[in-house]
Amino acid sequence: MSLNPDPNPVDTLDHPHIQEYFAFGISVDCVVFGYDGIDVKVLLIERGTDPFKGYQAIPGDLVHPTEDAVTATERVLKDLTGLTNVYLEQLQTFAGVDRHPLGRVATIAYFSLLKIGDYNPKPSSWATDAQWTPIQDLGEMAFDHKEIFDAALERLQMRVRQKPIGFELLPAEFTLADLQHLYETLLNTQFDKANFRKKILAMDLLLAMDKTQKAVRHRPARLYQFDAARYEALSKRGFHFEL
Amino acid sequence: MSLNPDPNPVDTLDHPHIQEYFAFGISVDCVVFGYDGIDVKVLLIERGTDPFKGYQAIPGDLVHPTEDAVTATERVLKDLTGLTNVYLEQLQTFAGVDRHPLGRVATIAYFSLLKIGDYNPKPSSWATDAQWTPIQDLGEMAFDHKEIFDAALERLQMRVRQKPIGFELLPAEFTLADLQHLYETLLNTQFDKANFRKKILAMDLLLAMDKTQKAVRHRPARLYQFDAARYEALSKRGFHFEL
DNA sequence: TTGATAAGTGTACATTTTACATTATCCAAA
DNA sequence: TTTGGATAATGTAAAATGTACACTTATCAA
Repeated sequence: MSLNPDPNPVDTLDHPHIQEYFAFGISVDCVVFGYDGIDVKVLLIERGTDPFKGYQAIPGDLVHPTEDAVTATERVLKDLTGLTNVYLEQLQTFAGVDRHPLGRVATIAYFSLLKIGDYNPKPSSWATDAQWTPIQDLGEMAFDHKEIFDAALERLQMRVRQKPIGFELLPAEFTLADLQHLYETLLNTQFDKANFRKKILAMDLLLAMDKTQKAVRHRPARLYQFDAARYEALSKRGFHFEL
Repeated sequence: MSLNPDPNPVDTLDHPHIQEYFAFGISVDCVVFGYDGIDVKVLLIERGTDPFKGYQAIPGDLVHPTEDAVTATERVLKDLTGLTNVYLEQLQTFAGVDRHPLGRVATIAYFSLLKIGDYNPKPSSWATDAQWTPIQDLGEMAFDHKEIFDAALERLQMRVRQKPIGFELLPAEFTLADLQHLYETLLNTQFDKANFRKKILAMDLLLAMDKTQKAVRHRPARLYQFDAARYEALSKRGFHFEL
């Protein structure tokens, strides 16, 4: 026995109890990743009210009636960090019946990468509670947010191998050692220095600066920038980044 | 000026106009792929009513208040094909403000792979209109369904290289030439027969049957089965399928 | 018996990956 | 000015993998 005697309610919206089908809230949640040169971190809110008071939560909000999901996520990010042009990718939608104790809310999860130095908490909003948390030591998380986080991390680890998005987490100028350490931390592996460097440079995606590190007590490393325009051009010719 | 004076409506649901935030419908749409030995096909509905009467549409339905998204999708698939255990993967959620002319409906898109021989249209439902359509010659599609289809095909092409899900589209027993032709069709490429066969067999994912093709006018090829249990075991040891 | 057809195998060559050794450059301290 | 510590940066040989293509095998049908 189906709850749905109408053969095709989504098309015509003329089901006798159609209003019951339009009682959903839709939220967006955004897992924001950063990297400080040592750890991969995630930006989390400590909840100040029930339900889940004191638990860590992924920043998010209900989608407004007049905005689409990406717009809502960008709004959340702007309110949270002051930033507008950050890497954003839709992750997965979580629509379990009981995932929110106070109503039927489906959440469209995103993840975002930003340069941790650009982070600029907005003191006038709930973002004051936002904390960069190393991904190894998360506390208990509200709702199904642990599940969302796990999915985001897994997706990030996968994506970072096949698209040159690691650079979104680094300062504009970085050394090859910085880049290698980021990948090693993110993917929980070790790379041979010589081979890593050959592989990356062979892709021809980096712009060598005429600068080096300062204030190090050893031979200073050359600084590089990611050449986004070059990546665009190569992509059109069938190039695809790997590892 | 924000529509949202409450700092955190999704958490507490105590916004003064909260009911406006709970006026969404959520649907699921499922792009169903099949393969008949020649073409990759997709199962589409021809719409009998406005809006978009006469256009092709991806099968879907509104999510009921008491079911989650996967359950809704499995229900749609069951109604459509009679099948219950098919490969199903969440694709992406489309939540544009104006994507549905009759109301604010966000759709969670899935894609599904099934053995075309198992397809068994249910004559008592709207599935009677369902048609296997070769993916090269789609007609005009309703709503934003073309966009959804394109995303599904792209995802399928990507996924089929890194997970052994091509077998979901083949009969339980198949020849290596069948498998090669499937991949060539799906990915729009050509493989060297000898190398393809070496690569696949080296993965040790196929069970060689003591059977061969019948009724062919040349040397009959050996039949194989996909060994799902073996794949499980290998996966746990870090193996990962590629191409 | 033979030819057509596709199944299935072998191999040499090119390319990429891997492991590890070596050289280069800067700073700081002697 | 020299030397040692540290990491940057490069070189190379062996191993592994990918590629191209020729060759052999099995079945059917004429």
